[in-house]
Amino acid sequence: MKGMSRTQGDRVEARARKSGEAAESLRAEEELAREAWAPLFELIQEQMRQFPVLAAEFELSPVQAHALRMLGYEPQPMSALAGHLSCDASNVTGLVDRLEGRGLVERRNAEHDRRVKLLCLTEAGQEVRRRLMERMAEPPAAISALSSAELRMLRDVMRRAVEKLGAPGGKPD
Amino acid sequence: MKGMSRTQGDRVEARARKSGEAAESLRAEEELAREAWAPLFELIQEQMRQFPVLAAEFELSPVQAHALRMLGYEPQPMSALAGHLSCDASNVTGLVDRLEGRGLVERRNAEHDRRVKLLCLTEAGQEVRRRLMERMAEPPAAISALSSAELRMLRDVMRRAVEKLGAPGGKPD
DNA sequence: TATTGTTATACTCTATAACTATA
DNA sequence: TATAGTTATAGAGTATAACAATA
Repeated sequence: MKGMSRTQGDRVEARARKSGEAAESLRAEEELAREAWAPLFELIQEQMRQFPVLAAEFELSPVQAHALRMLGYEPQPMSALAGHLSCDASNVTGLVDRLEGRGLVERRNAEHDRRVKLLCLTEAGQEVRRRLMERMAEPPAAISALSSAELRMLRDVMRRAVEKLGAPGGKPD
Repeated sequence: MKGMSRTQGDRVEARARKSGEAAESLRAEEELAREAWAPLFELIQEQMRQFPVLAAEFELSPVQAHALRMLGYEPQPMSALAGHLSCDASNVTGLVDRLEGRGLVERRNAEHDRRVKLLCLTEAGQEVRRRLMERMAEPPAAISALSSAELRMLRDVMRRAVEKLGAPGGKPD
């Protein structure tokens, strides 16, 4: 079912360009994107599986780890954190309660709007976050086993990819 | 507390004694791997954030989607699914209860060991899984916006990377 | 005795809806 | 009236421990 070698896709594309068949070339490129995405997705699935374990190294749930990561910049309202986590604002109350209970986060009143509470990391929170980020920056074995040339290509291509990711809907807040 | 990074230091030092250039080259390659990993990790975080939305398109929780994906091959015991999901076996009972309640999965008794229950997808389950897998195969905008040359490089490098991922601890079951 | 799956319990994450205090 | 955050409630995911049936 899937044994077809796809290096021949290159030839198809070249032929399509020459004969001006844009539609065929487009399909070939879509197929190419799928082929590139497939192994990437496998790695992502593996990382999704491992992330709870990584967070647990710091006695954090996956969501707590994600939240800590997002709170590393300037103080932000609860609602902003809810946006980052793609969850309802009501959940952030309990989440922040627990982080605050552990002394990692503080609620501060915003002076421009007394409804708003700004979330800041405590010193302890900053320290945990620093170690967490350092740990997350460690590449998995699958990546670090690549050659220097492969790593350079991967880095350059992925940097271009995530540039495009930041562009369309992305307000960094 | 004082001997914390001793083993690592010893390795670096030993290499440095052999050849200072080799140690420096090693650090450079580690740094390169980190640089390649960083944008990859950003994409992974974004996909982790989006996965619940994708699963919800099929009225599945993230874990249910993951389980359905894992049950696409031959019938397997509950314990195997627990392994795939990296969770305790006790959780699989409720998870399978819900999937079975929706008619997507069946429990079957294994004849070789009457303690074991084998999980199989129903026809409805196979259909949902097929559509789910098709949806997951769609590359995100950040990837499909890359050029053909970039896609080819990405595909080839990532294929080599996940080959190495399958090798070390990987029993596919 | 050891293992497979279940049940009981507790905690976290998540959504919806109703509420408060501001604006 | 609308918005930011809270509370109440319900369902799902997760771990631990105790248990039944089977090996």
